[in-house]
Amino acid sequence: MNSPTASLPTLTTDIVPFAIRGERLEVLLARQTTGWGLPGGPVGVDEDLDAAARRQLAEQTGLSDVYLEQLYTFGRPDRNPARRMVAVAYFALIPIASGSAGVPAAGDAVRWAAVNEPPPLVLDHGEIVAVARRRLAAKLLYSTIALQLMPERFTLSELQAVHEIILGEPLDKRNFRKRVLAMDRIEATGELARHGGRRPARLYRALHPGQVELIK
Amino acid sequence: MNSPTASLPTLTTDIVPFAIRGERLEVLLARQTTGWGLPGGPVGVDEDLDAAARRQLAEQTGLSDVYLEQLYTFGRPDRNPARRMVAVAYFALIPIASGSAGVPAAGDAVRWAAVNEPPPLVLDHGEIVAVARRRLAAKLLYSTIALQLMPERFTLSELQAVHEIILGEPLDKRNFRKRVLAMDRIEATGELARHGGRRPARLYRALHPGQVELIK
DNA sequence: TTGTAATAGTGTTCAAATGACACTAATATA
DNA sequence: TATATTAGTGTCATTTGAACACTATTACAA
Repeated sequence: MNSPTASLPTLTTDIVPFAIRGERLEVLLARQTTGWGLPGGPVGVDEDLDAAARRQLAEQTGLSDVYLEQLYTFGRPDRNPARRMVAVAYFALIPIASGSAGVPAAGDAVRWAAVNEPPPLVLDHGEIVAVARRRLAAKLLYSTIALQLMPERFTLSELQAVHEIILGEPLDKRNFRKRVLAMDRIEATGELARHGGRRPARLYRALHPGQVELIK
Repeated sequence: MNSPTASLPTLTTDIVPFAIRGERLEVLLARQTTGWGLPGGPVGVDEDLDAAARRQLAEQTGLSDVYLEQLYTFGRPDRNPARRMVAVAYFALIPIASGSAGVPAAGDAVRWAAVNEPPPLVLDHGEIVAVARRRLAAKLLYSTIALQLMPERFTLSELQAVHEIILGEPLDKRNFRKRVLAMDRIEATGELARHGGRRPARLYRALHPGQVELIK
């Protein structure tokens, strides 16, 4: 085994914070000296990677207690021309209208951007967002990950809309309902959602809120 | 964004080199000062991560030109009590009886170990092997990754045995053949394998040897 | 009060994919 | 020439997935 080299790459985390806003999948960006990019930054010498991602997301966006999953580690030497940086990328899922604001009032240090028409991002952050988006879409098909984007109580129509937005295609209402109910991972609360619409919809909640489970 | 801290974690790669040997899935281990562990070591300051993994695998085991895939990045601060190390883990797939030896004659610096009855490994390398094994088994079901473990020409019975060993369960011969042929990723060469057995088997080869393709 | 607009909710039918299952073929060796 | 061993093949039943249209409940407007 080699002995460690004297000089080391800088290790960072970058977080792709996803949320459904309006009818779109959006990412929360953080202002950086050279433009807009993903929240993130250097990992402390004795800091756990997951903890570093959580800390940076909280510090830079105010978001905490969200679902976080390691995505991939990006380490091309030329990904940052200024200095060698290796980034352990994560994605975060933020529930719709989570808690009070859903979006922290971090002034003009952060902004949301649609994933479909992304602004130019610093370094390779555009690529990281693209990889995260593919992973999210793939996991929709065989896990309960979409529930991490939902509020505590939600209707089946809302859940279907989330799937449709991420997959980018319409889904059949009856087949969708059959499928998610057969999973047996959500239950009706008995309450009805009477938002301005017409017929009120039943509200559901996740049976195992924190967990993402694989299906079948 | 934070400014980089003065002190940095050491960044390494660890590689899980898988091969089918005999009737078992095995891992190639490298001798280290404190015991047996995975091949790997520090990433050079300007070295690409994939390149570092390839280099270390070659240096420590003699293996080159193998399939390599990034697995996960392990960064718990206590994973190495001696010093903070973050490891970008990869797994490698080594074809059965590849080229001349299949196993490099790196003296007693390396050894094979069965994945099912693994010896104690240094640090968290046992956990890394377990994660790699799960990923490999999962990918068998929806990709052509098993072909990376096969020699250039192989019989369908051999390919089926590889699947059975990794999945740990017997497969139906007719259904298996139907499935892999329907994938349309291998072709019969027209040759026959007449190894000591009885009836000779047709030899197949991969249509796109280097590539791992997702199925369906 | 009645009508209308809007979203919620519900089953069946057909096609495709999957999974179970048993015998014949070709060779080496005794 | 008989036997042992592995290679190779097809069908049927079940399950799964995809297509498809109408009724129910409410808010609001006429």
